[in-house]
Amino acid sequence: MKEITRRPLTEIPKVYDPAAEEGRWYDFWEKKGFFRPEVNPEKPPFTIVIPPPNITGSLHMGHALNNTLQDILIRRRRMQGYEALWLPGTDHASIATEVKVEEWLAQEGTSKEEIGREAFLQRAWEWREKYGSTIVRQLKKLGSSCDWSRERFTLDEGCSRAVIEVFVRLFEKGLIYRGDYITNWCPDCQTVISDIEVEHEEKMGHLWHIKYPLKDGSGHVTVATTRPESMLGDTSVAVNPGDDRYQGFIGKTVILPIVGREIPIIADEYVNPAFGTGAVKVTPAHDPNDFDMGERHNLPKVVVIGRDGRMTAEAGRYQGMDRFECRRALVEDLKEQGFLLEIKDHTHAVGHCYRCQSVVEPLVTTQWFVRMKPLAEPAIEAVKNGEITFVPERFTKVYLNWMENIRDWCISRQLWWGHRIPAWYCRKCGEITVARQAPDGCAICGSARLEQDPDVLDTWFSSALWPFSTLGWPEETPELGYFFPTGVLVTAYDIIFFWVARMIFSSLEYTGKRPFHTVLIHGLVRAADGRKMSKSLGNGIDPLDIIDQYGADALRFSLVTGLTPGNDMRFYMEKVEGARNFANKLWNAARFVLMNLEDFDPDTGGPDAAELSLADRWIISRYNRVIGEVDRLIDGYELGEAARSVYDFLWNEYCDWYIELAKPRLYGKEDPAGRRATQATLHRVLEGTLRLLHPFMPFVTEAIWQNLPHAGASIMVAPWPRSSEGEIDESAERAMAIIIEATRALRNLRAEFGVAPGKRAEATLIAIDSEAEAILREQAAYIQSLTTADLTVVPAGGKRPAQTVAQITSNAEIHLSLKGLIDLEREIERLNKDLQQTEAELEKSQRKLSNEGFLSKAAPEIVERERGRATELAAKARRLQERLALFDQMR
RNA sequence: GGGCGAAUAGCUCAGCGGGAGAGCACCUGCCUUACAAGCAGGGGGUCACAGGUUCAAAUCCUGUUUCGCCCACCA
Repeated sequence: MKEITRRPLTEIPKVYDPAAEEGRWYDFWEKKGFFRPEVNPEKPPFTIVIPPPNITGSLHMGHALNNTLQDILIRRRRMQGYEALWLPGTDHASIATEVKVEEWLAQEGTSKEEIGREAFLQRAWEWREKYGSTIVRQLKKLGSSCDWSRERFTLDEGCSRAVIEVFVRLFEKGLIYRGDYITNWCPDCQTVISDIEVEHEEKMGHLWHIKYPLKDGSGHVTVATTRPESMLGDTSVAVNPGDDRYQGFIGKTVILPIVGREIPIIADEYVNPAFGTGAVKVTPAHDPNDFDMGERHNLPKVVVIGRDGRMTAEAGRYQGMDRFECRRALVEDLKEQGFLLEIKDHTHAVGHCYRCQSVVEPLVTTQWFVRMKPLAEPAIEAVKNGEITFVPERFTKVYLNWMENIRDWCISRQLWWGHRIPAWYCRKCGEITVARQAPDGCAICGSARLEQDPDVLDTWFSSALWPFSTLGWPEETPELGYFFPTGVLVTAYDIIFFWVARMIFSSLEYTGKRPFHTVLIHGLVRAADGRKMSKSLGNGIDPLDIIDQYGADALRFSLVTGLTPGNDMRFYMEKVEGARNFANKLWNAARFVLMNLEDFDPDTGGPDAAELSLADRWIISRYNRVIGEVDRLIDGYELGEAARSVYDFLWNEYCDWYIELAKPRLYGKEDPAGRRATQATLHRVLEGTLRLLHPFMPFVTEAIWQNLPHAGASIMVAPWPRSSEGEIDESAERAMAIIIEATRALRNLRAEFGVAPGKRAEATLIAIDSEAEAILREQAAYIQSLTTADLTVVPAGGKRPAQTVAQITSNAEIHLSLKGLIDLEREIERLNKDLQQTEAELEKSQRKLSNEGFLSKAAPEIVERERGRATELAAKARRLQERLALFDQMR
């Protein structure tokens, strides 16, 4: 079906206006249903699941980059004939949202504690209704071709069902357990967080040396600590069993200063004799290592710091103090009472909450954990054996290193917004029931007094299931069967552990399949000065502002050009301007083509091959090469290079040369068949290049495409271009190289010798051989039109004109007539400079060719090329010398 | 303490075994009937440093320096 909706030329503005085009094309695509693939066994599927943005978020540059990359991949696959599903959705973002809702309540003068769990959740859902889709609307402005009819939410019914299913299965398999362990407690968020949610920051601190007197009065041991306040909870002092200094101390008792508690000196291999004093105070309730030592030696746990970060009753007179306040007070007291021996500067890593940046407090709490070792093994294997590939490859190591050293995952959170843990406790007998649905009674004692665990699951527990929970798992839906496993997962390197790793082991465990075959990792978008864009620095640039001002295409293009997978990039306005200019360039090239296509009907069949001009054949050849190039680059995920490749072709070849060369043929009246052949080529190459560019710049390409004669409803469902080997024309490319070189040489002479642009010049081209002569002669009209000159082509060895300045190219001498205006000295200088350069290069080349090793070991085609090059350079040098000799005589 | 990345033109970055590239900026000339968000021409680089491998190194190897990142329970 052919559909032509061409606009009159007068309605096409000279400057491309993205604001006028983008919105309506997006609506058009959406209405036509182009974003919605079907389960169609006749066609191959290609699936990408979006990294679900938080409902609390709004689109930032990181999202813009991430989604641009996904859109490029998905649009190309769709054009290639895949059933391309880009599955969108959002994440409930447990802590982040809970904080937002609490703020909201605070504004109303109330709190979550006051209104209670149920009311709080209702408010949270309200909040989500109100703000949760902000980011979705913004993604549409970017051009994201997501299937919105399948939009999911990590807390929706289906995803929740998957979460419960997984929890129950893991529990039944013994891979989920509950227990009291030392965990990372955030006193501000009032919840435990997992190990990877703790950010370590090297900080300058102190190492306090404190004297612990022996009970028997025979002396003391000195311990070193970075957190003196924790000593209030000490229940032992440990030394290394092999440490000679302390042999006599092991088994003795010391008296804890200030507190007065009697605690034993124990021996434990963990203690490093070389660090500090070689004696460690042991606080099992407030330090992970001490906790382990406590377990080994059966030490009591004395909790001195509470969940609010304040000292407990166990802290005696420090009770109620903030932990840092207590530190100051305690140090003072120790000093006063003579227990403080020394304070040394010491840098150490302090853990901070990734959400609120508070210093994390290690506390013993009751939590749920996932036993990781058994899950990690297949996840390691799948990456090692190449089932899942990271791009760039170096992230494989990062992933494996983490997986191989993985520790159990703390999944419970002391929050309300999220998936509530499906565990019920019997108030009567204490039995724990884990079930898909609330049980009627206790399985052991039959009591109906059951209480569900108040905690919710880590947000990442549900995102880990995203690639299959969104397709209906645990149900064996047709969608799951068809679209899963997915293809490429596109994400930034900072969530490899949080998300990618967890999707991999989850998918392997529950579906038995890999979640995706490729993980495309990109970097962070930084500010122009290289710093991270952040709210606190106030240096963030809103992608929507850029879209409003320059268009989504310009934003997308500037994010993708110059991008190397895995590397950070800088965002600066000059780049956006460049991309905007490119869109405009394209727009105007299209305007030119349209202006010259008014009497052209693409349906009357392609032009006869014989009617194609050199320029036609050349641009068709180049076009086919570029298709191959772009395919190769996209297949290798080098999207930045692919974009550059189209850019260069369109601007530097199609616009700069082909359009210019097409003009004489289009304007000429004497060759209607030739004119038609050029019209056809102009149209065909532009139309095809638009399709190549469409994944990168969807809007402008559609806007233009709809104005061109076209078949089909939209460029986004038009077929992806295919490279045709048969149309690659080496001889046309060689000939064009000669034309281009000659044209440049002549333009250069004109510019350098100040021949006014409008003025008709006279030029003589002396070919180096008969082949070059033929080409120059045939194409003389082109060169004339490109240089505003009258040309005479002279065969090799022909007579040189007098009174000219010249440039020697590899295939010709280009003479510009100056008739007595020549500055002899200046010309000699110019030629000499060229000769010097040529000779230097020639010498280099000859040195290579006289190298026995080069001749015998280098690839034959390399040697051949070098020979050709040397011959060319020698000829050029000889001609330059002749020319110089001539001027010398004239002097 | 381990690991990774970056270092190439004034700036931002490609290139990653065979002739140093792009965009922006800069200089010169042009409102040439697609585009001044443009056209034509031009200048500009011991590819961080030191060794090594190779016929051949910006590119591979080793080390060094500077910057950045990630991981790690020595108090």
